[in-house]
Amino acid sequence: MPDGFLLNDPGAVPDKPALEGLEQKWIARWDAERTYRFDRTRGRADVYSIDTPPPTVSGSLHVGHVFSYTHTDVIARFHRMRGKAVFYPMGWDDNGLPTERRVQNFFGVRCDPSLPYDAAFVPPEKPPKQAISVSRPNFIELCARLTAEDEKVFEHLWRYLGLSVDWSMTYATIGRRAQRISQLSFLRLLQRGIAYQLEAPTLWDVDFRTAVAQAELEDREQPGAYHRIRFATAGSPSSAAFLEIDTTRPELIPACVALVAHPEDERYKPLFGTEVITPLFGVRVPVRAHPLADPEKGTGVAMICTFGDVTDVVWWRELGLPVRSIIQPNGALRPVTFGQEGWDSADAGAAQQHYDQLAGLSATKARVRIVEQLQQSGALVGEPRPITHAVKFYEKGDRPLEILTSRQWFIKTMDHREALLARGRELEWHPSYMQARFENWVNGLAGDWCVSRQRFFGVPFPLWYKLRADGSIDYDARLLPAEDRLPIDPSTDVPEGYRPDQRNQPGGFAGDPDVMDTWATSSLTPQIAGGWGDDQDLFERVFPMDVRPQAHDIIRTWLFDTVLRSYFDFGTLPWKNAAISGWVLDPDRKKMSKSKGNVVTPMALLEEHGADGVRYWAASGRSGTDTAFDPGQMKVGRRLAIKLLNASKFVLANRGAHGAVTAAVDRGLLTSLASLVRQSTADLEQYHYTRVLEMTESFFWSFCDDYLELVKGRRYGDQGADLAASANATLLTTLSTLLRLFAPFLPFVTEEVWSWWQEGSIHKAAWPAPEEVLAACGNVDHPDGVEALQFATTVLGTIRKKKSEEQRPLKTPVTLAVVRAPQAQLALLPTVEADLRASGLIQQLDTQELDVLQVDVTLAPVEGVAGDRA
RNA sequence: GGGCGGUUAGCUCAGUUGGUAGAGCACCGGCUUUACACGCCGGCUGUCAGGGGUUCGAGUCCCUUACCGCCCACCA
Repeated sequence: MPDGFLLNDPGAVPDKPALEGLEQKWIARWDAERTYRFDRTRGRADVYSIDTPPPTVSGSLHVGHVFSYTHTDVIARFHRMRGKAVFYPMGWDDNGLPTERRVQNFFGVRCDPSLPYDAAFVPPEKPPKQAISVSRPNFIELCARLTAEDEKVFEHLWRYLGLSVDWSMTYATIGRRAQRISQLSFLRLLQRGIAYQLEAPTLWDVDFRTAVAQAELEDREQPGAYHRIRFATAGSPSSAAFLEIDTTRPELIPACVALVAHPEDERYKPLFGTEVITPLFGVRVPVRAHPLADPEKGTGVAMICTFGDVTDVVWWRELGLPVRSIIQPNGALRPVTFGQEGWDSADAGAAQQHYDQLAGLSATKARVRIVEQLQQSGALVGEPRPITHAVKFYEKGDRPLEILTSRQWFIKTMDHREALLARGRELEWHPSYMQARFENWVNGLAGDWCVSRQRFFGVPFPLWYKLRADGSIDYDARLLPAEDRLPIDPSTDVPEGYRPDQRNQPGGFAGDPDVMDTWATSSLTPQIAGGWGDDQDLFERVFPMDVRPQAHDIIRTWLFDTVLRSYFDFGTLPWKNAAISGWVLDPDRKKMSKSKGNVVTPMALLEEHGADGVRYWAASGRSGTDTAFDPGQMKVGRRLAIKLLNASKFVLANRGAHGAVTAAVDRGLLTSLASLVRQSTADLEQYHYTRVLEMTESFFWSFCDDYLELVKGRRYGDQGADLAASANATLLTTLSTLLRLFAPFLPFVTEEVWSWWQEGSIHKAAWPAPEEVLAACGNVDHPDGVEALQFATTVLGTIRKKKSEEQRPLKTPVTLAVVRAPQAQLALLPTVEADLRASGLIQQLDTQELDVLQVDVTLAPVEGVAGDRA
């Protein structure tokens, strides 16, 4: 075995080591030497594969990204050193609304899917006031162009942070492979009946003009008002017969299809089956019973509209009510003609007059207008009572969601609830309690997953429909492409057996106009990164993956959807582990976010504190735990890195020969070190990286302050060559081991020091093993050595304390030290006495037996003129 | 309303199966000690959120209350 401790070049240890410039130096070297390149000759058992979260490139990276990606990198580096081929790709999430919106503003364009592709299109220098309409392929080209620039910036930051990603393996969620896999998976789900199309009430964002999914909802507290509205009882000539309801959405009265009360509500029991007449519009609607109606709420009677909220949908479906919809996709009330089928009115003229004042208005404006009308007609009882209530929004939207009936694609989830819960239990969650989030979500699923979006920048649904002779679309006559044609864009590609000129012609075909929800693609990241279908060899080496790292807020979306898709595509979990990271909180304990203006640029942080310093802070945040943004910790990390440089320099420069480890304190140090290695390895395997950093740091600090001070003299030969060699061997073994334990956390400084005396990258060096640490002291633990080291440290500490209390320099000689201790400890004294005398500058050392350790220290008298000191 | 976390020194947080409360930062005092003043030595700091229980013994286990955060549900 070659001597692993020899300096390659004795001049390689710098006189004044510094952190400055280490990032640039090692980024370039790692890139040139392909240090993190995935070795695809290795089989699945030798691979550690990571389903990296693709960051949204149209946003900007913030300190939260730096935080969680560091966690993943620590784990990746650990497994690489353990000998695994680490599959660590990087994806870019450039699919979806954020990118689409940014491209529209940046280039001043708007997507019109009906336009043909224009290969010669060049966007103007400056975005024009009037947006230019472009085809979907042109629009997607612009998206790709803009995101390519963003991706460069992101990659630069990631490299600077030291992520050990294989940069030859990147993917984009709008990339060709992602499109192909999304479409392929969809077509197979379609064939199995798991994907289906349905015309149904759907959550709808009126600004984006698209359907959205349950998983993308969020509640926001909004001001609103209860309006008490009077409905006349139909068929009762008595003008006293009224029914009153409370509503926050009076503008939906024209969309009212029934009133509802609880079946056991005695007040309304007699009215079930009767009819009432809507105010202003004179439409007869039934009074029905349903258990979801809450007698405690409002008057106990609710107005059912198509559709005011999700409860309306339930009532509408379960009571078999008609549709009377008034909200258009853009959120404005559509024109309606009263007196026609479905809009019968007791007084069509008056109804029309009222409604015409509402048509074309947004829901908010219509509400103001109809309240005036209701007041004038006397149907409004009292004044509106202002309240604050939670309203559902699309998480990226600005106006409350509406519910519109539309044709959408769905993926079945409800039928598979039990299987999905079982998958969630198979997955190893870090921390384990995060599994509850998954269970909660699956148990709370209210409907199948709506995956179609009426947007442009996304993966198109890969199919067409036949047109009937009258030009209408026959949705049941689907034209599916062959799998080997994928990806396709049905807005420009033509189905087999058709000519381009048959598009949108009677008897011809029409492309499906929708794109997939961004999660419908993101949920396939293991397949996309692994090359499912077009690099099957790679896929089989990496799938199912080892870990999915991600934040807890997207368990219901990304994690759940990925589990779902993998279950459908392969009948297996997509990964063994889910490592859930927390958020970065600002000092006010709020989640850091752009809108709050408290985001610090990651690049500025990296430049100020160094990548290792920032990583040190990040690595101090446990899995799943939100962590305070704390530049102080970054400073501590930076100091640790500097200390590593200096301590390493001391150990490596001017050292003598090394040999067998014979001294008790040396054996004690190595014994503790071996124990540290055992514990660290076990912890990292369980994703407990935080504790490893803490323990290693604590060991290192005491190594520097106690052990190093204790053996300095011996190491220089005070006690002869053999004991110097023992010290040197211990120092080198410890340094080598500590550097490797630190390497996943502080990749730059450890690599720098490693390069002073070792071949190759530390990041490909073997993770330390206890046997290796103990090799120079007989391959066994030395508990007596541990005690000797602790004993010596305590004695030395007492001497330091005395000097500190006396405000004397540490180099003050101790004229007499009396060590009182139990016999067992005193027996250790001879093994440490020489080190103690040298490090404590002890001139005379006496002992005395006592049941507890106690040291009396007498310092040399103060030199200089007597009386100078009080 | 349901679920999941949390509450330990001024701040940020550790605290493995119950066994004398810890670290770092901050603060105070001291020290040029030829690896490091980007350093070193030392000091100060606590009703472990409140209450109850189990136990010889509880920061740790059980019950309960309060507060903070997050997830989900409700939304007439």
